[in-house]
Amino acid sequence: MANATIYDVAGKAGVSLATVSRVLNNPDKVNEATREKVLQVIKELGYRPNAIARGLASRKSTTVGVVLSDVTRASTSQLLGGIIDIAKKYNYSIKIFSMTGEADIKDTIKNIVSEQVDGILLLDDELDEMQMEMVRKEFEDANIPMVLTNVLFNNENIPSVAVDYKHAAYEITKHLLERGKKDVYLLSTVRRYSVNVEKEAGYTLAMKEAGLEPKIFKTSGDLSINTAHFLEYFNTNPVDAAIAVRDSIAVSFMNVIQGLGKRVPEDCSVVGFQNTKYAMLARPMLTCVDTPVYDIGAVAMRLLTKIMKQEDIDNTRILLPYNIIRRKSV
Amino acid sequence: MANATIYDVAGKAGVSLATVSRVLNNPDKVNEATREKVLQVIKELGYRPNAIARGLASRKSTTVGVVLSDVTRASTSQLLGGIIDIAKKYNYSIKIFSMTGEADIKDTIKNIVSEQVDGILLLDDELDEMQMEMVRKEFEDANIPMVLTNVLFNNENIPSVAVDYKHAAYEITKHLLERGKKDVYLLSTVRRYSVNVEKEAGYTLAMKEAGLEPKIFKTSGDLSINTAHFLEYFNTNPVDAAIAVRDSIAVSFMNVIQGLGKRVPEDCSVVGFQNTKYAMLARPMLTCVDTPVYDIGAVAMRLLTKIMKQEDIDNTRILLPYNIIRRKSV
DNA sequence: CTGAAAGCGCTTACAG
DNA sequence: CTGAAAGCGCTTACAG
Repeated sequence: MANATIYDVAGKAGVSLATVSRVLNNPDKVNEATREKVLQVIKELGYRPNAIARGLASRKSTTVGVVLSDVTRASTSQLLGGIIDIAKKYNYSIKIFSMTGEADIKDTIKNIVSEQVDGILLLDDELDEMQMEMVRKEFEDANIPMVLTNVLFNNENIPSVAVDYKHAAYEITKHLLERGKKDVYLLSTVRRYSVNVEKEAGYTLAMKEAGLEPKIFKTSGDLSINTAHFLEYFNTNPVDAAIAVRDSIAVSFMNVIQGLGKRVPEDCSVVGFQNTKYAMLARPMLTCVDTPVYDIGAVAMRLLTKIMKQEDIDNTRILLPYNIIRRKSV
Repeated sequence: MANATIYDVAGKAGVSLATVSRVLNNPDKVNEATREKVLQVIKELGYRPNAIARGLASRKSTTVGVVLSDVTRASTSQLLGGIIDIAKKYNYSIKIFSMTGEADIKDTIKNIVSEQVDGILLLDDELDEMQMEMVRKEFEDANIPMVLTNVLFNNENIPSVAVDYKHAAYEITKHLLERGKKDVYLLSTVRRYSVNVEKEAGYTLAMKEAGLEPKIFKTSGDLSINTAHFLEYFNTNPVDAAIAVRDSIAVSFMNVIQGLGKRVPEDCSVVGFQNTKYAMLARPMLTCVDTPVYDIGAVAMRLLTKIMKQEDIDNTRILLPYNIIRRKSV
């Protein structure tokens, strides 16, 4: 059984296809009796408008493009969770596009544009300033609105939703310093993620204010690599507190340090970021900055719907509140 | 700058739009000189065919629908990773659809059908047999091929890619039994996931073969809930081995049992499933069944491309090999 | 309030 | 090898 088209509905209801289209898109512009009849036929036939045809005719696909670099990261899937839920609520479809480091960015974007999405949620946090600027320009030229989703970029004109990572790192660093910690490390990533750049800035500020030299240890997100890396370095270098840019890195560090015979938190405090299951599953349970990643996705999607509908928006640069969860590792 | 259309290209190249379309879709059917010229203009104009218009005219959207229940699960995001990579390779777009428990399944599927995807990857593992049958029928009626992706369903006609979870559970249970364990539990989920039903079957078989009563403990995937649940039950009931259907549940159990003063593995062995970061981050490190979840996604996507292109396929029911990783918890 | 007609940007037989 | 024309299934001014 092939799917019913708008012609089938129009024929069976004894009206023109324009009328069927109207009951779907501008129901109040059609007489109630006709509307009822058409609705009835639609139901009988199980008719659903072909989204592609509708998209072509109306020049709106009701589809949002989500651009990401790595779905398997805990933060990405949380963001997606929020995006999917809100998109469903507002009847938007979502298409996934992955940016792979090697590929030509311009080419990738041209491809996304050709897919006719109505808006873009940019989750790819690994682009540098120049690349970000290119992305911005391409979508602007194509007239496709974009909101940065848990991505920081120094351009006030681009709508974005994130957390004030700089301040969070600053606050947690100060907190450790006030407890008398001296050898406070920031465990960050070798790869450049804009959110981590912010954390580094906040940490650095707090350290400098205290007259201490910032010690940023950059390592891999890969467990076996960072384990070896930590083991080698912290075997000889003193450390009495560490803030990791991700929970999993914090737990990995904690395991290493404990293997080296140090007690957590007595000899060394450990703090993570995001408040994932890793934090709860670790022993001792990890103190961390709880960042509302799911909400960031949800709010970003909501913001994008407003922009696409050209609604008035008071603030297009949203920072969601974070929360420091005190557990046993500090 | 509005995007160039096929008319712009045709005009500038001095050919008809049919010819432009041909150089894009059947390049060998057009004379080399004309082809070169058209290609040149396409490049100059940065022309990309409008995917929506192409979809309508050709009745192929080159888009695959991924149907899932919860993106934030580690297995879902791994599957997605494999799917996205292979989809990109074969130039398919992917659209995400979430099935929420409450909503009308038929309605959800009608909606997916109206979105004109060329194929479906079903990742939603929480449907019961009746619901699965309904899903199958709806997509069949709409003539949209579907492949079950890490979902088990007792119908040989539906293409699927998974792991032999039943055998894996059987094997690991036997392994524990051979080591003299008596009170061997399976830690499963209250919610019904088809993959877990398989694990329960394999475990049960091994226990019965050994003349032992199967002990399946069903709990929540939520950490705080299962922790309390474990604590209450295992405080009084003997256990010397536990196999959890997920790594995170295994680690949660391990934490509880250790909190109760038992040593792992001396007093109680613990085994997980999937080999996620949770397993590596746990202390002791978790022994588990390594299931190639990323590969399941990749292979399923590849299989679907073959089906969509009507290629010959020798096997549409693929079971990928698993691997038991021995670490310190057994 | 309703219908006839043009058009969205492509693909695809059909002629030549 | 190439072009004119119909058609994919809708939406949207324009009349009436």
